[in-house]
Amino acid sequence: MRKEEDFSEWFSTAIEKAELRDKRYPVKGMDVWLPYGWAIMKRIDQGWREEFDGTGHKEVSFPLLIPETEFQKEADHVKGFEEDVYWVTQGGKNPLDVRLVLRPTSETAMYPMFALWIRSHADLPLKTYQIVSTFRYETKMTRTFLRVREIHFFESHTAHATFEDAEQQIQEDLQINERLMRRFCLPYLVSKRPEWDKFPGAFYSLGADTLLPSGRTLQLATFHQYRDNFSKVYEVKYEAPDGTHKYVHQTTDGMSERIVGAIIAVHGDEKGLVLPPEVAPIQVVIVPILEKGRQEEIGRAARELYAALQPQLRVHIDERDLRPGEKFYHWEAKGVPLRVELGPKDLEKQSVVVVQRTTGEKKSLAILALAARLRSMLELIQVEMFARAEKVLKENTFTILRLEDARDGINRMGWCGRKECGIAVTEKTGMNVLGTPYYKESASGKCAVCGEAAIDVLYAAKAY
RNA sequence: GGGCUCGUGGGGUAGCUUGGUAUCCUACCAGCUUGGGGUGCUGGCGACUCCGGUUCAAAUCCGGACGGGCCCA
Repeated sequence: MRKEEDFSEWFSTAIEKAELRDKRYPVKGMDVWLPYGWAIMKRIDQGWREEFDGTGHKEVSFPLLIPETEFQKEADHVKGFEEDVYWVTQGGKNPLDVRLVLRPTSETAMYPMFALWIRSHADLPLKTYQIVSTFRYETKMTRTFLRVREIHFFESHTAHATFEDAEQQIQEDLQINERLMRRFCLPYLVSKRPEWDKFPGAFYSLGADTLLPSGRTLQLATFHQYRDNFSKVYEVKYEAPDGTHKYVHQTTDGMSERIVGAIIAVHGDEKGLVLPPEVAPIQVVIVPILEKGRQEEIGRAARELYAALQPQLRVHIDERDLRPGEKFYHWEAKGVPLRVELGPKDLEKQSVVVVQRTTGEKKSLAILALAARLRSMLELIQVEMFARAEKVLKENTFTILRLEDARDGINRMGWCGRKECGIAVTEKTGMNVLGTPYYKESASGKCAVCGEAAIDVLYAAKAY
């Protein structure tokens, strides 16, 4: 099936065939992670950990439940989430005096503790992150990886002495994001979300969005500058060198399992997944071609090859009693970047046939020094996959002069800066306003909505 | 937020109008066979989402719940 023709159908079939998640679990929006899907998620988790550990963040893990009393302290925040949180109202048969919410995100769980941890400027900056499940009671149609009720969530939370320090943190987050998205081969656009659509409680919000083949965008990451909005409510203060007490400035950076969805959607093809080598749980699969009468000999050679490659690559050997062709389809559906075939013909030449998932290209390579050769192929694939996806993103970003010209993909237009015109974009076209470009672009011409002079550029797209 | 639609072995389906014996494909299991792109043969396992109603009798008709999917805003 072609993903461009019926993306929805293609997407669910690809997930099912690759055995990533089982959506038959009887709660809406909560799918079971299967071993292979979880292995991919863990690769991404590892990317998060490496990048945030490497920039001085400390991993923590907060409780799932938040007392209603804490949850309700920041007015905008509560307002933004009250419609879609789960409540724990009973313990056993007894109603709770203070109801508990299942965290939809962890600000209100963490910041009361930050208030205890932070005493002086010497405690700052405080840089933490956690990878946990969060819960949102979605009423709309749920969809594996893209809109779920239990979210596999990454959230970093930082506290700083000054607004400028917090701004510096946002810069670091953007750099981290760039490195991560290179790993995941996901091109993206950074926008400053419009005032009316920022994170509840934030001073401003940035979003990194990518484009899926359906012509809709998907948010990959968000970065929020909270200023002292939360610290004032949760009394997160520090003693400055001059002896005065000040509120901290805070930021967050959030990502989720949606990244898996984006990787599937952006790179997959009619055969199934195509995984970036950095993300692939299996980078190389060895398929022995067991000719009748020579099974023992070929099997042994394949196992020797496996042992030789294993220290340097994530490699798997498929020794199931199946026809080679069936194995080829199987591993292609799972998106394994490289397949190594070892059969009687290869054995004579002390070589193997290597097939590349992205292109289907086959070549015969010597067994000698094969690991190094495969590693360099994987590096090249990693770069090519990003470049190819980036090209698609650019080709589907359109500058339009009038709202009526909006099309599938990302629409870039002039904007007079007024909220009414921004809202009108959504009301007239059904598109979400992604925001204004974070990396400034010169605005010229007129507002695509009202026709008055444009003072900024506005990005809009149908979004997940 | 509003509207539409569907629920039958693990997956995909026929049967439902006109109530009575549940079809086929695929997957799975066993054996043999085969092995560089889904090998072939034989045998086997396995289902009417749930609750209530109507009826001698419900996959089929009615109501509700739960779950899936689509469209509009």
